[in-house]
Amino acid sequence: MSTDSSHALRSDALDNRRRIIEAARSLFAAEGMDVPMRTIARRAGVGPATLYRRFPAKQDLVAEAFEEEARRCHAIVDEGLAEPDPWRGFCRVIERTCELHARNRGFTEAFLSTLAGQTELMASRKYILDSVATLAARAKETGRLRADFVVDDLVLMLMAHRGVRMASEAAQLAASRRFAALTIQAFRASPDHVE
Amino acid sequence: MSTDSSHALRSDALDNRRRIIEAARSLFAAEGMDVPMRTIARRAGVGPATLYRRFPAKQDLVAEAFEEEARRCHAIVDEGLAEPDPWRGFCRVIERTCELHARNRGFTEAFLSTLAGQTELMASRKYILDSVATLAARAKETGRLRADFVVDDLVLMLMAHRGVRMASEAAQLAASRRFAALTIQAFRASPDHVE
DNA sequence: GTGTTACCGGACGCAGGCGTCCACTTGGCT
DNA sequence: AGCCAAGTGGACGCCTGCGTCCGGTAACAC
Repeated sequence: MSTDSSHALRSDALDNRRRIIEAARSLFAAEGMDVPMRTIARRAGVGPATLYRRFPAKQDLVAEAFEEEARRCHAIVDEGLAEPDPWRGFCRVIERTCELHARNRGFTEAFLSTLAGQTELMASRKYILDSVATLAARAKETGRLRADFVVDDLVLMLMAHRGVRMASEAAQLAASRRFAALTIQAFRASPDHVE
Repeated sequence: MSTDSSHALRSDALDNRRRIIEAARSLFAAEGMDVPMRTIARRAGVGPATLYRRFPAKQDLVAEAFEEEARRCHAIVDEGLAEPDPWRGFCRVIERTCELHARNRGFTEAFLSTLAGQTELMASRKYILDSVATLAARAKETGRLRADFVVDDLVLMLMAHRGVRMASEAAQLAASRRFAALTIQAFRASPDHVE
């Protein structure tokens, strides 16, 4: 979508580019954003120079690698908004977002990082958070979402979610699900009674 | 308490040792456990060799540095147990633990790490978790703590809490407090109604 | 005061990540 | 078939963190 700058790559270069993105995608998902550039290059079967020539900053690679995840994130909130019961939609968003982030360590980091230059992801982030705000407003009207909920609470919980990291993927998913369930509990309106 | 091995240090060595622990303590608290040994040595005004001679493994340094935090953690759960209202005690434990961990990044990592050889901290951890289990059992009896709570939920939330990391210490404390409040909400027994 | 020895810290070599340069290869046009 | 610019990856130099060695210093006993 942004690679029409100048003059179209040669076929072999284009192939390498694809392999690089693929490698980056799987490594970011499994290990997080701090995998060495070298490792990505090796996995892609490519020299370091090629990687750096195509993606001078790691940022560029990140933006490209998480395009699909961003799309999926959009889909999640859109479906949440489409749900007839806003509270149920809200819950679904939390559950599915947690699962997405559980399966992709790197995406969480990228999504939460406030680093400049990530215009694409930042725009995505804004859209998603705005949508959640809308959904939350509706959910509050039903009285099921606590009135003092703010979008920052969700960000807070996403930050927190990144802290739960288990050894096996199975354990990771289970823990994430439990976390999502607890988070939903935390956001549910408590029927008056104080402390 | 464990430094009577063999023959008592010379006065200057003992002084260095103290400075090293002090440096490690403040650096661990501020930066987490991954501060380079070199940095600790520099802060303590000591050469790397001295640091390595006194604490061959970083583990040894960690154990010593967090002795006080461990004690404070004990105090927190003990006071929680002493509270007449178990649910209130339980809440206090969560609040104060979150604050302790918010002020000391390294301690969280040390407490949660399952690394072997950390017998001292592991014992502490066991004591604390057992105490929480007792407190939780009492709190459940009052019907205020949800019946399906397990100690692992608290560990999960502590892991999660480590994910919330803000730039300034003030923001960090505020976020931690909010997180603690939401966690307590999550653990509160929900009055029947499903989903 | 003096000797001994515990103790010190600068300097060393190793490992791994970084970004770049350049001699060679190869796709694609004619 | 042949040319040549686009493209490649190995090799280089830099930096940072690691753990250890060793010539020098000063604490403590006498």
